[in-house]
Amino acid sequence: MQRRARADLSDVARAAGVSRSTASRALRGEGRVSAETVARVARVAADLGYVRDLRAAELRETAATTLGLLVRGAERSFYGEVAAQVQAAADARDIDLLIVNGGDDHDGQFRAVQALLGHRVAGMMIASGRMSLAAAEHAATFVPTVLIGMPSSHPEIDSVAIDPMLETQLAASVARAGHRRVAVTTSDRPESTTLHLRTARFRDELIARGADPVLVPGVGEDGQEFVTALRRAVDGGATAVMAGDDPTAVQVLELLDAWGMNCPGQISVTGFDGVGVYASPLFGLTTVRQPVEQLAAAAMRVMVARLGGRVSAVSHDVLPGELLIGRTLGKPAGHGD
Amino acid sequence: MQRRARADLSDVARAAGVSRSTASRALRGEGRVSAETVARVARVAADLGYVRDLRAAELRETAATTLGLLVRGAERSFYGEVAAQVQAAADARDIDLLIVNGGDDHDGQFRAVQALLGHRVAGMMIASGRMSLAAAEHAATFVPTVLIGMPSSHPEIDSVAIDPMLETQLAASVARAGHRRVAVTTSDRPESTTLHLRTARFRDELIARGADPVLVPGVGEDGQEFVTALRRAVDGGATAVMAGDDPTAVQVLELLDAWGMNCPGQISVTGFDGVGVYASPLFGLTTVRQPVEQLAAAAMRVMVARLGGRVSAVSHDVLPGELLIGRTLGKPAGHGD
DNA sequence: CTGAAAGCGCTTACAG
DNA sequence: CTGAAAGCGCTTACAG
Repeated sequence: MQRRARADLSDVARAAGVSRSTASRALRGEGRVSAETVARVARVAADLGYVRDLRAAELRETAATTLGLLVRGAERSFYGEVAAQVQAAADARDIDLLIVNGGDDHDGQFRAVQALLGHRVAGMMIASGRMSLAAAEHAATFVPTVLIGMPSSHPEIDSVAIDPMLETQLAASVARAGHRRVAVTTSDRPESTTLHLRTARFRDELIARGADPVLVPGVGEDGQEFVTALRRAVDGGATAVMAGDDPTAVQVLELLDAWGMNCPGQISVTGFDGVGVYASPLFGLTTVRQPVEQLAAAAMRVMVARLGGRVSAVSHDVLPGELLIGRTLGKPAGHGD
Repeated sequence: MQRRARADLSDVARAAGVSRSTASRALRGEGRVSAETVARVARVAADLGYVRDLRAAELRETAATTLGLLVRGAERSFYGEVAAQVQAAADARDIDLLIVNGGDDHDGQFRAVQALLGHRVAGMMIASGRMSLAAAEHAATFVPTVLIGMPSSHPEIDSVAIDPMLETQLAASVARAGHRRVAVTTSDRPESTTLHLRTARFRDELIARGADPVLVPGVGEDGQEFVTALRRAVDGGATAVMAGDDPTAVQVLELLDAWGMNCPGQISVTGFDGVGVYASPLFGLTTVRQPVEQLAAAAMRVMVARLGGRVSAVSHDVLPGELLIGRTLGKPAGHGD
């Protein structure tokens, strides 16, 4: 394809018959430039297909203006939705946003953080249930950082997440349905912060209500560990499975199906996130709907305030979510109505 | 939070007792620098928490090295998966990738393209079924551009997409099941290129097999048009609905459910994409699985070759997909076995 | 209202 | 193997 010769500011200035300083100011509507000059420069720039070099501009500007978003895995609908909503929030404020899809392991996340830092983003938003705290802290060492969707009480890093009461309420619903032995999915990976906190919340509430949680490890790994552990829990009498997120819940439903077990007839299943198709009545999944749009907007608000220097105390925003009781939660088999 | 004073190359050079030129070369393993110097500079850089300013580096370098990816909407699982896979392909080659989530309308897409151009990406990959051709051509005017997942025969822009034969085969399966009156979803938006081509493929094959396609417009819009049009098609005797993608297929399934119609008992439904949960046996959706990982890898291959100047002819890669026949496709009601 | 000069943080010939 | 200087494309005091 015939590529266009790239016009730079000097080309524009020359064609408009002004200095580079004036062209720069005219293009940005900065300083006092005559309306006539502004119009002429703008026209010439458009004619030449001039695209401002953001790298050079930000390099020279005092304050960086681009924001970075690190998402754990856009292929998971929750994170994909977060990416879309954060972008929408940025667009609404006319803020330049760069997204990087982070790796699963510590190294991958570190690389992603470094990449964003390398582009000198003014601030970083991180959405990953599996963020190694070290990587997040590394980011925060350099620029304002806000964690999205990851419950945190970090003394120095802002966060925006769903109210953990929703986790408690979901567990309470399971217990109230009469389930006593409840499988709860978990991970052996220390960096699965969100999942660990969620699992702990589920357990605490189940125990508080006299139920007996059984941990099912290995979730999210490729191996057979999870399948084996789930099977053992089910054979051991679990009548409900609380998954840490919707994709896992679906995986559980598939396994139960393969094992010829009926949900919720024999076993109940719950998820978490309630984003996109997972909230469809076709699934009838019992889950919690995360307020992704609000999370994104709040994160952007916190970031902008932080960059503006208008806040000092670390903020941990907590937003309401919605409990979705679907068909996959029933009473345990043999439980009298 | 206590932010770290940002160290630049001069700081590193000073601390290591060498010139900036040497520090730069040592850090990049470029030119001949003594092993001892390399080690010392590397250690000092790590101690200082030095992060190379990619903006400045690329500004000076002859060839840009960052690639850009524009996805239409990461909240849709197909595009989220594309983002994740392209990132994986970039990581594997140690290429810096910047992702922007594009808007739905022409202006939004144009802005997204401009943002990426502003960051002076060396090349741009675009994954959007709703890309306005003008925006893609604008990108291609400046940098090598490759379209992902969007069938194209553009004379000047590279593309990588699934073999359109899969669309034909899917329509053939519907016709072979005995359906004569078949609803096919469509859009009024001229920029929905992928959908329009797909719809046309479906129609052509249905007609070739003696069936009677009925267009159902308004898909993807917020209004009631789609719902009304679908209802009319169903009342008009359609015994199958071919949706342009899986999310639409699920929407159709939900509507049929709400109308008390059984699938596939009364009406069959097909989708397209087969990514993530949509391919789950729980849905049993009849669809086509797009080879997203291969699409991403192929796109990266084309881009790298193009940037290396090793290709001249425009390439339109076509990759095989997989037909997934699920429960949602059955014979029309009253059709004798 | 406009322009000449300096400088953001790097890399790259050019000398040595 | 190493360093001094120029320059990538911008913006920003500083003068006028």
